[in-house]
Amino acid sequence: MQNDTKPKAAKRRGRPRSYDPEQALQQVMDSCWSGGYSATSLDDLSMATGMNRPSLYAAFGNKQSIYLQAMEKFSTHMAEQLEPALTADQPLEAALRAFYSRVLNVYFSGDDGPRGCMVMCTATSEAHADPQIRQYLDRTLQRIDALLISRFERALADGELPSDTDPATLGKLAATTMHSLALRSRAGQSRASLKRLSDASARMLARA
Amino acid sequence: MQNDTKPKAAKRRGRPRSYDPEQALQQVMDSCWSGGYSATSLDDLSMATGMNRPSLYAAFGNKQSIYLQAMEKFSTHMAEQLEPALTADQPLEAALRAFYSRVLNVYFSGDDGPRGCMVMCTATSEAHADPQIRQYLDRTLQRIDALLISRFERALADGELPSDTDPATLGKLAATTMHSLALRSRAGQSRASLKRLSDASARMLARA
DNA sequence: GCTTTTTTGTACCGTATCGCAATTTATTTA
DNA sequence: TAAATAAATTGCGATACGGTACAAAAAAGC
Repeated sequence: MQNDTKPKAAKRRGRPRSYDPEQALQQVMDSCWSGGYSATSLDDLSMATGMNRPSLYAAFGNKQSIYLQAMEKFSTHMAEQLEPALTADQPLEAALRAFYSRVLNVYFSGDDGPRGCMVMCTATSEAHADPQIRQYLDRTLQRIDALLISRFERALADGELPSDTDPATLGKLAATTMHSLALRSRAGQSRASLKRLSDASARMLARA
Repeated sequence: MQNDTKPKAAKRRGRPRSYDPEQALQQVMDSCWSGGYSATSLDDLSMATGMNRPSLYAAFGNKQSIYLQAMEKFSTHMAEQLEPALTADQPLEAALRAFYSRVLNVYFSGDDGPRGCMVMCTATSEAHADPQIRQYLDRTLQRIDALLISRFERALADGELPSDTDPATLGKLAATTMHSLALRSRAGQSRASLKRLSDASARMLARA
């Protein structure tokens, strides 16, 4: 196998970059997560990353492409945070509680006020007019569904649920609570109230 | 009591309006519902209403004020559509199914593709940076909670639910499904799949 | 040292943005 | 008919927008 794709110090030919693409994308993500797509200008992103606009363009493409990549980074981060709660060896209700707890950790992670889910809270606005953003939103929602459905399938296989329950439906209902947490946290509702809500949801879903 | 506030033909003093404020606000609502706040310009609104910008400004104030009034119109319309389902004389589960059915009627009402909830799908994007929009979003979510909670309180009083259930929690969980319908419809998910989801939610909540 | 390659920095293009001042038009009252 | 009132229209001002052309700068290859 060939190397030099990842081992970054591969002596590139021209002038070296003065920024770290990963870190820059992180800052782009942060800006768009706070302000949304339309309200965040390329100048804002230029400020946030320290890159000038031509460099931004060269690195990530046009504004829509930048935004889509930022959402992908968010999704990856999100998946890394959430998956352990569902794969861990614990009962269904505990797993759901842990899952929602981690969800809230992300939604409340901002420096100046909770921001909810970047995808659900900012892509929705553009989703009607922009097919690509709409598609990304849909696929994200489906990814979350699948994540939760698989946990309910496991619960069913483990005898944690009556054999006539439908894991696909329960998984989507569990996602439903996550969607609400996204909106409610961005609306400014208290973390304590959202913890109570998600606990109640976990309890109800685990005893379906 | 004095008249001439509503009986619109009250011979106003100067040049008569060439537009109907109610109808104009309706068209503003429609534009913002589709495009969101930041991506909808005053020129777009001017086009949609047929009013020129100064008239828009005189009638509804600045852009934020226009948007807030459009959301209020949406909320009023929404409440009119949804309340009958909850006040009608029918069992809890049927009431919830009727409620979600009416929700979907609104979310799928657009001429070019479903748009979900105007507040949940467009205000969220601005909510982090704009305190007034955030507050409007929060109050909207709370209004929906209250609407549903009152139905669960009635169900409890009518003996439709075990006496140890908490109507406040159930109401919020019911709202949770509505939030999800808002996002999912705007993401392009099929109405049939959302009907299945909301039916499942109604069944589960009515047997809590 | 000279060329090649890649990124940076500056400056700019054409257009769109929100908001408003000034003027014109249409209607009621005196 | 003349004054008063209110809305429509025009047009502008300042700036912000996404996107790019172009030259200077910094590294590697020869």
